[in-house]
Amino acid sequence: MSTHDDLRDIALAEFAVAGYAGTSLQRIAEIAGLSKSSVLYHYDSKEALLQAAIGPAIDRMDAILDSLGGSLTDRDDRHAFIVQFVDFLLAHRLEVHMFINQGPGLEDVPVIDRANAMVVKLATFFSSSVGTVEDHLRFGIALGGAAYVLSAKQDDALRDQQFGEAAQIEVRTALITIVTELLEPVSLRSAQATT
Amino acid sequence: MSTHDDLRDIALAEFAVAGYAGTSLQRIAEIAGLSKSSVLYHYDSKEALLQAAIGPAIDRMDAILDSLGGSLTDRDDRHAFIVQFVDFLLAHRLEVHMFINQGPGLEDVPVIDRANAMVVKLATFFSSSVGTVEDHLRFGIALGGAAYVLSAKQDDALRDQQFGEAAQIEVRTALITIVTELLEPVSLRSAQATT
DNA sequence: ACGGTAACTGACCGATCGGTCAGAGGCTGT
DNA sequence: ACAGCCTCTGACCGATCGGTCAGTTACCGT
Repeated sequence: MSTHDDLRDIALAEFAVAGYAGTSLQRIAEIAGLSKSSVLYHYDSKEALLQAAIGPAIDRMDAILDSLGGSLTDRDDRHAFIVQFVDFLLAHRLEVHMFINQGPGLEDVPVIDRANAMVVKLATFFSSSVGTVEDHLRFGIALGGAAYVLSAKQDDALRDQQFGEAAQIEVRTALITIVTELLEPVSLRSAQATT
Repeated sequence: MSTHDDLRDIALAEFAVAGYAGTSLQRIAEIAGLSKSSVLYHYDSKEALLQAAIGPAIDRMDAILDSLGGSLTDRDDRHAFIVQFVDFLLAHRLEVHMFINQGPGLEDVPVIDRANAMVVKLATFFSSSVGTVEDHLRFGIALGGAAYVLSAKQDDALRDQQFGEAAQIEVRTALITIVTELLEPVSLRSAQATT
């Protein structure tokens, strides 16, 4: 992999764990084995590094949302979208974790505005106008919860590299189950026993 | 409220939205209408401010966990605990959001170590030794998702102050429903239709 | 062999960081 | 009136921040 891409990956990992403000160019340079000047040779600024780190993820989510027509009332369409959504989360867990948790507070950064707009757009697919409070909460928990648990499992995942592939499939399957359960609208939900 | 408490509340709000590293003492001082020196008069250091901000929440969660015996196999015990858990989240959403998302990356800070230890302790109550991957994910999503959605709804909550009390009850009820659904162990779950 | 370019570096800049310190102002009990 | 304490402040400190710039390598096609 090129130095350029290395820096982007390192920056993304550090931004996700230590925060954008909490990550210095010096630290990124040290991890990459370069000087701070070299980092600024490959990217014009720290903000450009942020854009390179999370931009592709936003592009992909935008593409997924654009490929969809209106709202997801059909059950099969919904399931297909949830699969796409989970795969997106698995592929871009660090990016999602980043702009979910640091989106507010990083205003005036163009790429962050795009990310926030994308989240809003995403939310409308699930809880369009008629959404109840509970439906709003369900969507938020699915999004924020999945982003959290996938970035928190990062350490475990690296440690359990030997199980890599099998474990990844298991996580994916479980995630689809849980997210489907969470996002299933009340109208499609079977009657529950009162507690 | 005293200046001392004001500073703690301001710091907590800023830490939660901008991150610990991203919040300067200067900014806290400006919001409080004081000088930076005054902030350091009330608290010995920035770290002391962090401890004052999230310490009480950790104490409360520790107390809740200590009041429980072993694992939560009984259904009623489980429900009672979930209610306590949700009320804890509602009362301390900013603190939880903080050490959920900034816990890693803020190592070597004593109060953060306590917070991380508490989260681990909390996790054992739900997915003790035999926990499947899906159960681990369910717990993580419930915790991280609830923390996210409650801190994200902060703006809305302030804007909808007129509905304050009624909306709060609705959120609490919905949260209990969702968290219960998420944390219900497989053994107690009714059969699901295969998708 | 030589010119150009991509990759990289150390020195340096102003700004801001967390933190120290001596002291000013006000309020209290004696 | 005085002493003591609580609150607060500006000046200052070394360190680090993001970023600029001139210059050094190494490799390339000609």
